[in-house]
Amino acid sequence: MTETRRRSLRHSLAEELRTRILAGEWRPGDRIPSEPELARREAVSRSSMRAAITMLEEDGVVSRRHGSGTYVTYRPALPHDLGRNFGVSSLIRSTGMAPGTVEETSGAVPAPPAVADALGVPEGAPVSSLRRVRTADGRRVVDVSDWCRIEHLAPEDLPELPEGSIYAALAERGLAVDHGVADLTPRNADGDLARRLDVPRGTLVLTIDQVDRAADGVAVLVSREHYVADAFTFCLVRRGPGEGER
Amino acid sequence: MTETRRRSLRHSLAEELRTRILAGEWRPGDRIPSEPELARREAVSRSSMRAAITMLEEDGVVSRRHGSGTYVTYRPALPHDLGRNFGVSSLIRSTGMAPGTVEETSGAVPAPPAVADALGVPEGAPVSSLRRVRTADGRRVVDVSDWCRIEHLAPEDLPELPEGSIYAALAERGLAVDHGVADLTPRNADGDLARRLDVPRGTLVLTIDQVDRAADGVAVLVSREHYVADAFTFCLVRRGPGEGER
DNA sequence: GCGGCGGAGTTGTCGGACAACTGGTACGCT
DNA sequence: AGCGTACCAGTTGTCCGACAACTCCGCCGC
Repeated sequence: MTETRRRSLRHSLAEELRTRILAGEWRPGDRIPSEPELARREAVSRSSMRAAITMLEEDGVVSRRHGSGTYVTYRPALPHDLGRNFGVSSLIRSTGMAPGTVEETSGAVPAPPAVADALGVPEGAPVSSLRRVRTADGRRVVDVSDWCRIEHLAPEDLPELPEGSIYAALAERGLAVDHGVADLTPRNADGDLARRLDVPRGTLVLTIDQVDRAADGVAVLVSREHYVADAFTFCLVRRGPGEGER
Repeated sequence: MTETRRRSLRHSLAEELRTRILAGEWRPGDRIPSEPELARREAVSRSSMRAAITMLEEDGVVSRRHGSGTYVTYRPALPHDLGRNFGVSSLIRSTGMAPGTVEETSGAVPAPPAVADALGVPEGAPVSSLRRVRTADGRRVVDVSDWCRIEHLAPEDLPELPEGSIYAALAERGLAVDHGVADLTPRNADGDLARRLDVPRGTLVLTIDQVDRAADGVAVLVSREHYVADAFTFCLVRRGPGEGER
C-alpha cells in the first residue's frame, strides 16, 4: 500500500481517499473526518492531507464548508466516466464482463495525415500501429486503433503487450500519459467497421479520436476508438458553469 | 478585482491564474513564476498560492515538476469543452454565429418518470418545463428540454428568461449550479425530432441527458439536449490514467 | 574534452499558530 | 415556559518559517 508513492504524498493520499469514498466508506452527503483527524490517522501532516483534499475538491468528489466540515458530493457511481482516461480492458472489466481481443494486427505503417500531424512526424513516415477489436464476454464492443512514434514503442514490441495496456508500456519507457484530448463523433457503422464489430451496417457507434500527451506536452499516443453505442453508457461530470457565461 | 472573494482566497487566486493562462500570458510548455514569486506579487502567503496552483494542477491546466518548476500544460483551445458546463447560447456564440430560438413552449407539466426521480418529486407531480429549438445563424442545431421544480422556478417566469440563461435565473434564486452529470447517447433522429430540427429522418444526433446539482447535492435542473451531430465538434479533456488500470 | 561535484533555484512536506466561520448548548431575560 | 443572546468547541481558511528532495547548470579537476 505504501509503494503507491510514485508521484507524491498528496497524490497517493488523494487516491486512497478517492478509493475509500468510491467504496462507500462515506456516502454522498456524509461529513468525512476533519483534516487533523485524517492526517493523524495516516501519520502525515495536516498540510499534505489538506492538499490531497483540495485535489478531490477540485475534482468534485467532496465539497468543503468553512467552519462546518468536508462533505462527500452527491454523484452516482459512474459506469464509464469519460473525464478519466482508462484502458478499454478495465472499462470492460468494470461492467463485470471479461475482456478479450480479436482481429489483432500490428506493425509499422506510413503515418496517416492526422496521425503524422499529431505525433509531429512527416506524413507517410513509418509509425508503430496496433489495431484490434475488443470483446466483452465474447461480444465485439469496440474497435481500437493506436499509433505512436517508432522510437517510443517499437512495432515488434506491440504483439507482446500484457493484456493490451499500451499505457503501461509507454510508462515503463518514461512516457507516462498525463492527459488526453478527445474528440467525440457519433456515426453509423459502414461496411468494414460493421463487419469488424459484427453488427448490421448502419448500427450506431460513438467514435472517440484522442491524442494522449506526456506531462511535458509531447504527444505519445494517437488513438481512434469506435464503440458500439448500445454496449456502453457514456457518463461525464461537468463542472462549472465555466467562465464562458458569467 | 477584490470582490472576486466570493468563495475563498485560493479559489479567486486559481481563477485569476486560469484567466491569465487562458489569455496567453504564458504559453503551453512555458514555466510560470515560482510559488514564492507569485505569492509575493499577489501579496498572499505561499500556502494559499500553492493551494490555488494545486487546483489548477488537478484541473490539468498546469503540471508541476519537483525541483524544476510549474509548467503550462499543452492543451489546444477547445471549441467545445464538454468538461465544463455551458449555456447553449454561449456555445453557439463561441463558433462565431448568432444564437436564436424557435418553437418555444413552456409551462407546468406532469413530471416524466426520469425527471421526477432526479428532482425528487412524485411521478406526475407538476414541474416547470421549457422546450425550445436553438438556432445558429438561423439553422436549427439543437433541441433543448429543461425541467425544474416549480418552487425553484415558476412556470410563468420561464418565457421571460433573458436570452435563455436558465442558469443565471437559478443562481439569482440561490440555486447556483455547481456541477452536472451528463449521459451521452448517439441516436438517429426519429420523425418528430427530425421535424423540429428540420433535418431528414435518421440524421445523426448526439443526445445529452444531464442532471445539474447545487453544491449541497440538491438536483435543481434536468435537461435533455439533442445536438445535430455535424453542427458541432465535441471535445473533452481526459485526465489520468485513473486508478482503474495500474 | 569530459565527467563529477556542488550550489542555486524550485517544488514537496512538515509543524505550529491564529483567524473566520458553524452548530449547538447553556444561560438570562422577558 | 418561551425566546433570544452569548458563549464554546469544532472545523476549515490563511499565514509563517523551516527543511527535505529534486533539477538544472556551471564550475572545476582530471
